[in-house]
Amino acid sequence: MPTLSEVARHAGVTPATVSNVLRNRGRVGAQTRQRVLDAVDALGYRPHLAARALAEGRAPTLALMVSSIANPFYPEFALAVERAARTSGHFVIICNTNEDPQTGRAYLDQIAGTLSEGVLVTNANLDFADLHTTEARGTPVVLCMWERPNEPPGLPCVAVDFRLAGELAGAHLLALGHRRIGAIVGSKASGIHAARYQGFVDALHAAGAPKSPVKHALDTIQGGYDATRALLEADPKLTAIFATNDLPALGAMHAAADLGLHVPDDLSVIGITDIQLARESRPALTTVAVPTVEVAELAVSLLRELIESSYGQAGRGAANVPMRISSPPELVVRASTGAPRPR
Amino acid sequence: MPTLSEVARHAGVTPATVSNVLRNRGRVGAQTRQRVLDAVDALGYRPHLAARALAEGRAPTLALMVSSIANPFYPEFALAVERAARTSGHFVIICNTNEDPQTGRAYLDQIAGTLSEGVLVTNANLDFADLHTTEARGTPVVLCMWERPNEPPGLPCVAVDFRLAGELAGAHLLALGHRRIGAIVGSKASGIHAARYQGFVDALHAAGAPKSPVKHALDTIQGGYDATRALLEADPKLTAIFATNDLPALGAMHAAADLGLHVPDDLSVIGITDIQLARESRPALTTVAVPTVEVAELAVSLLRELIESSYGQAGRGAANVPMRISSPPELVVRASTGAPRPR
DNA sequence: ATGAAAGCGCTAACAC
DNA sequence: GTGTTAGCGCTTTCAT
Repeated sequence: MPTLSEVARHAGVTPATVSNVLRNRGRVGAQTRQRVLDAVDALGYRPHLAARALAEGRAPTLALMVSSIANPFYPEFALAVERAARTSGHFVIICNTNEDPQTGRAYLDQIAGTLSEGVLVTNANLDFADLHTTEARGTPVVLCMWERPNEPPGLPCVAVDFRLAGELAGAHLLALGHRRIGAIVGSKASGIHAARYQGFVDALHAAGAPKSPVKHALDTIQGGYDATRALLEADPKLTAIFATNDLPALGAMHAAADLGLHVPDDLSVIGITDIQLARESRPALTTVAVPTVEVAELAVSLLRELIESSYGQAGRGAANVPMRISSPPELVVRASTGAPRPR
Repeated sequence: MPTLSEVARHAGVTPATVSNVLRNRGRVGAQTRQRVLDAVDALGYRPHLAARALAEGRAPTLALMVSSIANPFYPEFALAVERAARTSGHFVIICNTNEDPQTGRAYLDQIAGTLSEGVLVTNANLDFADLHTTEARGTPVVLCMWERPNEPPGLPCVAVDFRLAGELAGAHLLALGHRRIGAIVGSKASGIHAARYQGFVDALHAAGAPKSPVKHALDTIQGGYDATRALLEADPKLTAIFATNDLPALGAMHAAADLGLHVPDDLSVIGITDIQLARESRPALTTVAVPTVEVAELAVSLLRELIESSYGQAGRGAANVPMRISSPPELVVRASTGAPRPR
């Protein structure tokens, strides 16, 4: 690979001039500029990004921490992040933690601040302490999907009102006439989906509806499948399933199919997020859509701001950690919910 | 972030010694080593990967070119690639071309050889000329999923016998007694799926079965959905659908559902690849499994070899471009195929 | 066993 | 307008 100096030599100028031409910096004569440009493509020159990163003291990449790229939400989100990042000339390194905090730490230690100049965190099961450490080392961190706008996490974040999402889902089911609703929470008891479940409970409460049976499950299709079967075994009269995420909701539909129950006539199912599969399942899944693209854009732009302001470098007021709030989630009615049919 | 020299100063040695300790290189006294190690974690030192890359002349990352991370096969594959790459200490940068050769070129130009020391290419709709260019610049390129082991592509690759996959699928359908089979090819006429289709045709031919109607479609659920409806409209007596990929096959099942056809009784459906969704769909999809993880591992190890041997740097014999062949695809019978039921 | 010095490819003051 | 110079943080001969 040809280097900057080779281009310079070829064009009969100094490296500085070439650099100036390439980055449209200092003033360069039109003539010289052309000679440089010619040399560049005569030699097929490409700037060495690592060298540039070193010299500039900043890397052209952002790290995106995800718990598992195999969960179809993350690729969708990653795509949105990538698009947003490219507008500021950033590449994205996707770091798969596999739900393992240690792997997460390893990535943070190695990539943050050296290969990437900022870190985007989804619900990747990371240690907050580790995140604070990388922040303290000078690499800004943004939480992409904070679930409780009212309880700031102490790190810069984009918050989505997931409690509202749960409430909308519950209200929809109630409005259709459901009273016996099984709930599937796709995380551990006090986990990341607690706010969504809370919203659902709030809706029931507001309507004076009876408490629902709840089952905690893995945030996967299989998890939702198992939970649904358990729920239905315990109470065969359930007419609807609320899941805190689309994947378990899809699993609920599969369970219904295997049990010979028709969705939505025998069992209504609703999820949260609106991943692409929700649109593509049969029947298509009713869900509460989260503005994924907007969240990604907010997260990237917040991160960029923090990078520019070298947030954290200087002692920032621990008090005012920035938080962006996305537009509210919205109910998307499809084919998996309907009025209950007594059985 | 503390630097190497700071650690050195802190430990009362020179940068060279610290470097030696960190990389287990030259001989260092046990005592000194300990002092250095102490300094390292007293200061929370992390090596600057970009600086290291520059000094070493090699980057610790591999680029993975994919056409769309939104297609669920790629995240699965990416995960496998990442696992394999980590074993050699490489990070993976996922580059989304969005099916656009220009975007692909942009990524190659920028990342290859500067941020990453090798390129892995899936069916990303890239210009072969561009790939040869980056190869010529000294960055090894490996095609991860070449579909025709008998026709080497002129670039290092991992080949999968996709013709066989198509044949297995066709044979399975024929063995069940199907004769009127619609085929969906998830690419353009002479595109990447041609070998799969050829295998299917071979199977029909070998069995003396009549020719099948074919429809070319987008390699998506929707594409398969539309194609199936068109196919069934043209010939309502079709008893089975063969799709060259799982996604369109899934779409075929949805189309059947919407048409009130029961799968597999009224319509059998088979795909190729065995993505996770195939297992998780209802009914579960019969498919021909491609050894994804093995392919990823082969591709990464081949790429590593090329990197080590600085393949391409020196004029290599254009004749012997390396090719690895994966183990053959295998039929996985699930619930979406069965004997035809006359309608 | 440790240190001194040069250099990876690029950028950024500043001087001419 | 263009060149000079110094360095980004690290690795790596080569001395000592």
